[in-house]
Amino acid sequence: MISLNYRDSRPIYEQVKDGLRRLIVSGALRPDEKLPSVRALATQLAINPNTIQRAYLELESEGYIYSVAGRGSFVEERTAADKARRAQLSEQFRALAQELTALGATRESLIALLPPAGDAGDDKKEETT
Amino acid sequence: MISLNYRDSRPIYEQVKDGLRRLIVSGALRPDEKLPSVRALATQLAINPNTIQRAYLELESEGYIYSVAGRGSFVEERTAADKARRAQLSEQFRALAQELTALGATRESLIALLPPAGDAGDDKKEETT
DNA sequence: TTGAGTGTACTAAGCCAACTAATACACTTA
DNA sequence: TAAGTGTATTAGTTGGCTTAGTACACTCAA
Repeated sequence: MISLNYRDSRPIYEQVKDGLRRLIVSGALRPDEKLPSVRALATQLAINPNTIQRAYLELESEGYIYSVAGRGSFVEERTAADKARRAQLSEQFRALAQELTALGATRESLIALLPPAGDAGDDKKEETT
Repeated sequence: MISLNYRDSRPIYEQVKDGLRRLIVSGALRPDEKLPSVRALATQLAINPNTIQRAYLELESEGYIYSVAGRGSFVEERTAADKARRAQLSEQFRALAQELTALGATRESLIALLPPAGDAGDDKKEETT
């Protein structure tokens, strides 16, 4: 389900977060689907349950999952998380574009770096940020 | 010349780096202009010379300044540094655009986030990355 | 030539935040 | 009730940052 890379300098809980987020965004994990329990995933990855808990906590605060004490953790409906993350990434995107422009990059050269038009994510209808 | 913010969680050497880089990119420091010596700047900011040295070392490795033993450190011609940084930022830009697209952002919505066309940086003729 | 000022290199130590671990508690459900 | 779950608290470890001290080689003006 998720693989850890101990050579990676990034903390384990972030690798877990990214792995789960990827599975969620890609649709491999469906909304309301049950995630592995904190202890189960910890055992599988041979790390401490608290590390998993931290990943789950942050994913919850970012709107990707929701947790119920005694029951488990589940995938959140995507709309909320997507909107929040898109807003965050859009701001980064804007700042990056501004700096590149200040460094002399042309508008056309930036547009050339954008992904081709045809291949949107999966489903969902488009909305402008 | 540079101000430190101890509330900022970023390390001091990075604040020094960013401050100098800003002065260089903005043109406040001209190419071949002499930077304050490691010891002088350390005294002025009331920090250890090694911290300044680290900032200078990294700025040099990134192409913003060059140092000559016995003489001092000087502002590098901008072209080299700009190209290196543009390459680095362009990759970030590309990855960011890709993730935003996966989240459902349209190509048009990303283009709308780019700075308006008219106002390039300062001088220098345009080159495509 | 000499001395002051410069960059550079190295080692050691302290500090602190981030990370991980261990344990205990509270909740849900069969 | 018992097993499985999320949650909270505390403690230990680690690595990055910073400082300190020392030393060396170079440049340049007096």
